[in-house]
Amino acid sequence: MPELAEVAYYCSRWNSGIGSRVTAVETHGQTRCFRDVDADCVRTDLTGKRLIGSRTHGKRMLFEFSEGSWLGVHLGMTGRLLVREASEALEKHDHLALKTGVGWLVFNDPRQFGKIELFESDGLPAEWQALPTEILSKKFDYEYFGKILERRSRSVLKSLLLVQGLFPGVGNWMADEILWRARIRPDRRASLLDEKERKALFDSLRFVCRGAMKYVAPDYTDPPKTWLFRHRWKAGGICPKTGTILERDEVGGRTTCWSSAWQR
DNA sequence: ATGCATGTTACATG
DNA sequence: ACATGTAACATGCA
Repeated sequence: MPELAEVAYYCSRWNSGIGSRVTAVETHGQTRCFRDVDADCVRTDLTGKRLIGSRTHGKRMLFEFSEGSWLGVHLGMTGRLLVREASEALEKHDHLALKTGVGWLVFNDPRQFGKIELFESDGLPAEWQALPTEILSKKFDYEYFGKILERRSRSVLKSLLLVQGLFPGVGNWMADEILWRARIRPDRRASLLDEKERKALFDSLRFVCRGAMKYVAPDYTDPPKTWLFRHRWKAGGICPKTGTILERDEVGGRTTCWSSAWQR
């Protein structure tokens, strides 16, 4: 599930806990989600701290606590954040739960590809100061985008869009959506785009990121039927532009959906 | 039962 | 340094 806007949505699920003190921490410490940090450290460190705020960057989330503690969360493939009533029992895949005045702030992840991190730092942790330029930031302009295409000219576009160090937050459905809107086939190489196509891809990239944030981030509303999103999930879907059956195949190792009459 | 999944990383190979 | 392919991770769903 979680790409750029879904991550922003899940991050906001814990907003009600901002300002609250963590009175207890429960962990399933033996799970893979704690591969980079000891669960006991997380429990010890966060107990008694106050949640101050949160932010996202691409697919990452960061929660700031009092006294210089920062909790990093990556949702992997099936992770989510939610709040449970204080009286509610925790469930099987609730790997981390922070007890606060508004209930349990829960990180749940059946497949455990997600990850918990802990930083102790006076200001923003160093790891978070070194993250790539965000797509919707002012710095991510057409010139910056062009340099990426030049540097990675031999890349297949679908794969390139999934590189988090270049396009933070873009995941499988967004990459398909971006290429579809730009009318470019997913298996094309960056170097073979003409000027018009490069511009179309840049515009589409920003449009899809903005649209995702507009529709999905506030309350998980699906994008409109005019988007590929609503048609791409299983075989037999219809292209909203052409009315013909969408193609589905593997490109760069990921399931990819495109419209052969629409994209060139 | 079989195949597939909105993610990332390590490793081998070119 | 880049690119590609594969396996691995662990579980639920159709």
